[in-house]
Amino acid sequence: MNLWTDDNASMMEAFMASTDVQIFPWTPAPVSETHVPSLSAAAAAAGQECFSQETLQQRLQMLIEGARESWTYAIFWQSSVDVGFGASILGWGDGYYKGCEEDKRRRRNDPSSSVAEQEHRKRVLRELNSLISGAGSSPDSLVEEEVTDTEWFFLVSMTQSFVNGSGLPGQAFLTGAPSWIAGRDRLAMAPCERAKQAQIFGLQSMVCIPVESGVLELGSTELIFHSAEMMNQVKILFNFNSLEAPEAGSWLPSQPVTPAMTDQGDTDPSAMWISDPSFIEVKDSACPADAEISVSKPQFHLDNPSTSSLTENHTSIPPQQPQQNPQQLQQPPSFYSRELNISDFGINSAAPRQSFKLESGDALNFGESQRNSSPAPATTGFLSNEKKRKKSASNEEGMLSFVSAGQAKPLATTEDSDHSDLEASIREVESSRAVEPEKRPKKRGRKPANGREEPLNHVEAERMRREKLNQRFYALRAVVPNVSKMDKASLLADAISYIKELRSKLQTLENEKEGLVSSVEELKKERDAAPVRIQDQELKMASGNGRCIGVEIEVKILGAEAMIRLQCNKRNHPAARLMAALKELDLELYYASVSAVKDLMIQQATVKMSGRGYTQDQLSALLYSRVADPKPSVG
Amino acid sequence: MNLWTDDNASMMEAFMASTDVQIFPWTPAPVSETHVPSLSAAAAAAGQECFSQETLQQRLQMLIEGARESWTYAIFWQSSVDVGFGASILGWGDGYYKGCEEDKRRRRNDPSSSVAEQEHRKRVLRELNSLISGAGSSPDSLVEEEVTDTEWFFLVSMTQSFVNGSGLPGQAFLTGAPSWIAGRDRLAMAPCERAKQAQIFGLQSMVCIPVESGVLELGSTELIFHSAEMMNQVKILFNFNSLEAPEAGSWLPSQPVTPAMTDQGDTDPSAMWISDPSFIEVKDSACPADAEISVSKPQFHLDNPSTSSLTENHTSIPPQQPQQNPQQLQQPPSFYSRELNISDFGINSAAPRQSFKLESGDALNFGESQRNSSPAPATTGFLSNEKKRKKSASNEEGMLSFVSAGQAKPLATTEDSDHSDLEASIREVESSRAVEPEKRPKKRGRKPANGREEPLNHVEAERMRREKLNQRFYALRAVVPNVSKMDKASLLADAISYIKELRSKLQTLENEKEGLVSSVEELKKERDAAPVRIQDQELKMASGNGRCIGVEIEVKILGAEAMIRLQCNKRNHPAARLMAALKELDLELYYASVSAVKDLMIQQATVKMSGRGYTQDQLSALLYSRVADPKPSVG
DNA sequence: TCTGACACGTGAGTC
DNA sequence: TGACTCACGTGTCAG
Repeated sequence: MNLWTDDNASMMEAFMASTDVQIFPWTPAPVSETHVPSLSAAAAAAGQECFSQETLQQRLQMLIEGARESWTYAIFWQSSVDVGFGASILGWGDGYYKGCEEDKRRRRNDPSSSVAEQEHRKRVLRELNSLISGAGSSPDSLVEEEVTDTEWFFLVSMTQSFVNGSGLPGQAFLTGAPSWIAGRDRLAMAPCERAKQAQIFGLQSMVCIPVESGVLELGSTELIFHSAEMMNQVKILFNFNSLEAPEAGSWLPSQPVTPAMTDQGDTDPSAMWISDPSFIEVKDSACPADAEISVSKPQFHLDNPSTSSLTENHTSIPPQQPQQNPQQLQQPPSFYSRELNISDFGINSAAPRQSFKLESGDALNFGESQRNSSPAPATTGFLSNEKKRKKSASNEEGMLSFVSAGQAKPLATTEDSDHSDLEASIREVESSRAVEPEKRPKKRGRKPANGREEPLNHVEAERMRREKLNQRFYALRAVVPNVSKMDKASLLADAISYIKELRSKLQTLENEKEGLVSSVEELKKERDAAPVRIQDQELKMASGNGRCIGVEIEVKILGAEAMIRLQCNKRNHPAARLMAALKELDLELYYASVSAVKDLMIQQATVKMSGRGYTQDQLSALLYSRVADPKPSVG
Repeated sequence: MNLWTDDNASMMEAFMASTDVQIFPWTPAPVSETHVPSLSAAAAAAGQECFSQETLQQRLQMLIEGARESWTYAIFWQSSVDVGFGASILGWGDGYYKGCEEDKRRRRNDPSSSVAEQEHRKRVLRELNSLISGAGSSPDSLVEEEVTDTEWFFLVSMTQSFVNGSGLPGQAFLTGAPSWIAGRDRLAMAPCERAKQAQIFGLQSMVCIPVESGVLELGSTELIFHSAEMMNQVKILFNFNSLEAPEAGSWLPSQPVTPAMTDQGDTDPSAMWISDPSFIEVKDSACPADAEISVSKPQFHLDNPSTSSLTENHTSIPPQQPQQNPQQLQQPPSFYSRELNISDFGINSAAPRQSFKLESGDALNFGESQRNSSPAPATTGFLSNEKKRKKSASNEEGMLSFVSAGQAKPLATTEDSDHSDLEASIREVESSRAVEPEKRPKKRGRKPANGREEPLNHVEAERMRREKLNQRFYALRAVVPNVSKMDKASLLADAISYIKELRSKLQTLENEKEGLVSSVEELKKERDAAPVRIQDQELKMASGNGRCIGVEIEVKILGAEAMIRLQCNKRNHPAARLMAALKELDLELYYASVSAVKDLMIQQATVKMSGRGYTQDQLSALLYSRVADPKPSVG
């Protein structure tokens, strides 16, 4: 896995080389002896900087607005806990949103979220903050101390995703190969839980593009095929030195270990995702049946043992047997307390290892305070928590979940022991093909105390359906501004009124546009053959005006006829103006003569007032206002 | 209730006077001995015509589009089964839509919708058709024979609403007083089930305006206060003779019995709804507790005894005790087979009664064929059908329901007998205050075989919530075009993409508008100081053109100077055109003379080509294209 | 204590 | 047949 030999990859290298860094799965109760990986510290030590929140937001905005395609969300996975998000966030924004709400509700009266636990969290978050903001915690640090479970999960799972390579973003980061998956089927087939989830929740396209400072993930509910233009855009926007020195070719590690991956980002989208062989190997060995199951029963994915394998495989694999990972699920204590040593990643690295210390001084420890405060061991929180099972599972995947995250509710419910059995049977089913043969006498686990066994799938499917629907709700919530209440019905109502508002705005704009177009056309016509009407109020207006220097008008009216003499500078075609004025005033021309001598022009005309009669002053004023040079020569 | 003394009301009078007309509640299985009221027949006999479907649609469109306010739906309750609907329908359109879908589903494999029943329906509908289209059924009649349950319900409940005065539309029709209810609380407090439902389903405003030919009902999710302008608009748009003879004052019955109502349509919106005292009396006597309950427990409304009272009260009340109407709920057979005699309405009428015969010859009978074909009596279809209870109830109200209509599914499920008990207990609870003392030994009915009794209300409330949510879904479906699939998730997805589409369109339009605005400004500037460029292609274009009769141009070029002679008709100020052309072509004028003799005008000019040089032909062509009369005098 | 909101499991219907 | 949608009753949580 020697992928990071050039400078661009040194940050990750450094990170992987740091033995301080350990992986920890997301669990309701923090586990012991796990450390927050100090990516930004590593990055800083390697001479890299991270994008600031604003920079990220700005660039994501630029990217999405500039894209011809319509992306549903954009996330930049930066190699720190600093996370930016773009203009239109669906996946994360909603899960985040929803999760936060759920967190708030839960934490308000969940006895298990004890004071000690919260204290512990605060401490960890302070550390995170100090990591994010460099040395020492700045007052305006990104991560609030009163962080919700969702944020907590997010902070943790993010870094995890990079480290263990689960999900496309992490894998893209590890391999340096961009992946572009277009089409629901492809998403479903992708060897990536995240992609499968994306498919389940209605996305059709998912893209992960590694750049030097992180991974850009784009998702869309529409079918968007590979676009070199977009890749280029990303390349330009998400390199640090791109604005200073927009170096075209430096955005991918120059010598990836697996050459097959190097150009796949620019080839056929169908072949876009090719996993690192070694990675796949580990994955497959962990759960060889995964792929088949996932095709026939996609709803199993969320609970799939492969999930757990993702958190474990890349760590101290040699001393354990990777093939028996699912067994680990049956032995939660060891699973959760395992320390996952990232340094194994760097084994094949040709780059020199570097080790880092956290700026805050010491590694972050979960658990010491937690062990005391938590009413039950973390393991119980996992397997006995039937109702939140799926969501916990998705969290365990160690990646940013499409479903609402942060469903912690750790150890509250120990009732419904029969349901626990049910639960166990489900797990049995899921892991039956890989291991645990002694617990599989029946074909599909025992019945749910009711009757037949088919409701098992039914329940699962229904869960999925609900989740999907909720996801859509969150998506809707994301696109509708000013959602007054959290309530679904109100959301719908707001969406409806928003649509109506948009439509009426559109209508208004269209009308305006129409008016403008017609006025433009009129103006153009007018410009071609400038006919202007005479307004009566102009009469009064014009008669009050003072005279310009250099323009002399003399009008003599004799009955219905008038003699006009005009003397002015010959610039700007005063003859045309006089004639236009005569036309405008509907004065029929009998005779006219124009003579230019040097700069002076003298015009003389005899006209008949066929329409209406003017007084001499009126006619003079009207002519003056029309003839007077709009840009007087002297002033 | 003598409200209909003038010609405008004669139609209703006639209808009410017709003893043939009977009220029938909407039930899953058609009931016996009920007749379809022939409103259009009565109207035709009284010399009135009904709006045609297209007319209605067109006028509703005009009304809604012309309104400054944003109405969520518009329904015109016409005094026939002919129904029009407007631009933006929420309440009915969706219920209709949904109902049709449900109907289709149900009828496809519901054994209870037997062939005989369908045959019977077809017969009834043929009769309806013949009533609608006057005498004899026209081939393009409005009501399809393959009518769905929803349409069926609609046809029936509509007329019913007018007759029994339930709901604002019917009451408005009966009393002739418009009602304008703005505000959720007011809707909830209104003595009208329909308004309450409207409130529950998120509407904030509801308006019923009687006009001579029916009642216009408007509803909005927004808060819209009384607008005299709108009332006027309705007044103008929905009178038959309004287009021929827009008589301002003739749209309301001239002598309503209760003078208090006459002007309430134009006064304070808060006092807009004042019921006919006699009507209220009947209502109150039927369910005196209704109002109180409705405030504290709005979810009771749907099952409320008042519901049934609405279908019954105005009929042959004297022989029965109105106060015991809820008992009727316990005696469904009598409830359903009761014949409600509309003629009682006309008792106090000062106008001469008229009686009509249906053009189709005989009254429409429900039930004869039905009794045989239906596997169970109609009464069973009501009380034993627990699951659809609420919807049936809302249908019983005899008004256009806000909830999805047409939930027929008559007698299919007789399982879940314990649930029937539960159901009965619910009914007990609901009617406990009024009657049925022998069935009330316990405080709140017996437990639902589970444990406590509180889930009773809970169930009800949950039902309401679901219904509300669904209503929003339907509303959303109504505003989102091209909803691909019926499925909720897809609907949400479509809505989301629609919103995005709208937004992008808006953005595009805004950009375009901006561009147009700037171009307009530029053009205006250009017009003011008209420096026009000469287009090269115009040169070629113009040089190839033929000459108009009556225009002669002679150009002689001598070095940088040119002599121009132009001879043409003097109409339309050719001098102005020539001078403008000289200006446009940037030819500096040395000398010019214009002389008009009779219709001919001769112009002579000497110019200097300061900018660029033209050949004689070129200059001639350019001048010609500019000078030639846009409307040539001869041709 | 009671009242909305939500998710869940479940039965049932549809394609 | 199975995949999928839906509505319902219920438990639970928040205010």
